[in-house]
Amino acid sequence: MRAASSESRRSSTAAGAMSAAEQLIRATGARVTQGRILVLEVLQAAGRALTHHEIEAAVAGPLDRVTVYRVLDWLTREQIAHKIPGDDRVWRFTIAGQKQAHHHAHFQCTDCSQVICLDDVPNTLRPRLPAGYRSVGVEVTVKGQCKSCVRPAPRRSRR
Amino acid sequence: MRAASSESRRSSTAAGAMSAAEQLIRATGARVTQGRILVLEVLQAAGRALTHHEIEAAVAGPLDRVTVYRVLDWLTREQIAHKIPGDDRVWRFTIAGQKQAHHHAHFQCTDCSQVICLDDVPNTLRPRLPAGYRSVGVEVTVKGQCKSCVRPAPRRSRR
DNA sequence: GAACAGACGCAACTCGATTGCACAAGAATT
DNA sequence: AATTCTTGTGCAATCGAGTTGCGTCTGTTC
Repeated sequence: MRAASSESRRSSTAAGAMSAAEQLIRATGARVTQGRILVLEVLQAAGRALTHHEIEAAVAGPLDRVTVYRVLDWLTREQIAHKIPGDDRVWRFTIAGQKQAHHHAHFQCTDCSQVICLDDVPNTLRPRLPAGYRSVGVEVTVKGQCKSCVRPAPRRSRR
Repeated sequence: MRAASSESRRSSTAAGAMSAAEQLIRATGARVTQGRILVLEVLQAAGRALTHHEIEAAVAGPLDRVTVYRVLDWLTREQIAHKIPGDDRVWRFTIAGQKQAHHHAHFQCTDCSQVICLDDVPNTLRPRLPAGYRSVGVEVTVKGQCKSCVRPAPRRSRR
C-alpha cells in the first residue's frame, strides 16, 4: 500500500503529529489535499450536521465553492462523512462515526432546520414491506424544536 | 360558517353526489376551486407519493405549474396532504390519511427515488433528546429497492 | 526532478421551487 | 342577476442549491 511510505515520510516533518483528519484521509489511499483536510477538520470540530454553506464559511477563503461540494461528495463516497436530506432541500453533512455505522437517528429542528445526531437510539424497527421490496436500512428522524428555538422567538430558515 | 349554505346549494345540482375531494376541500371553509379538486383527486387516486411533476402531468393541461405548487402548499397547510423530502431534493406529496395522522413510515427506493407509505408500522420509538429539546414527532424512512428496481436493471433518477 | 493522474478554480449551467403583479373566478350581499 | 369583496390563478422573472466542462495546478510515484 502506497500510503505507508508517504505517511512515514510525512510524519518525520517538523510539524510532528498528523491530525486525525489527515490520518483518516491518508488511510483511504487517495490524495491528501488541503481541501480534504480542512473540510474534514471542520466536520470533526462541529458537534452537529453542517450545510455546505456553513462548511464553506468555516474553511473561510482558500477553498472554492465547487471544491467544497466535491470534497463532501468524496467524503460521502468514502463513508467518512454522512449526507442527510433536510426539510429545507439542503444537504447536511456529519462525520460518520464507526459505531453508528448505518443505524442511528437524527433530530431536525422544525424552526431553524438544524440537524444533530442522536447516537443512543436502538432503532430495532423492522417495518414490513410490500412483497418484492427490499430494505437496506431504516432512517429515523425526530422532528421538533432545538434548544435555541424552544424558548425564545423561533429563528426561521437558518442555513 | 359559510361552508354550510354553499354546500347545500351545491349538492342540489344536477351533478348529484360531490366527489370525496370536493367534500374535503369544502369542509375547510376555503374556496372550492377547479385546481384544488383536480390536484386532490390525483393524490387520492395515486397509491403512492407523487412529485410536483407527476401531479402536473396528471392534471394535464388546465393548471399552471405555479398553481399546482400553491395548491400543494395549501393542501399541506390544511393537513390534507403530506409533504415528504426525498434524497433527490424533490418534494413528494400524499394524502394524509386520518389514521396515520402523525406517526407512519415511508419507503424510499434508492434507485428510482419513488416513495410509498407504510401504514402498519408501530413506531413506538421514543428517542431521548438532549436537555432543552422538544420532540413533536418521529419520521421513519426505510431505504431500499422497490419492486420495479429490485430485479431488473435499476432505473435511475425517475422523477 | 520529471511525468502522470487526480484535484482545483472559474464560469456557465440545470432545475425545482418561489415571488410579484395584473387579472379572473368563487362566494356573500343586495 | 348584478355587485362587490376576497382569494386564487397565470405569466414572467427570479432564486439558490447543486452540477458540469475545461484548462491549470499539485500531490505522488518513479
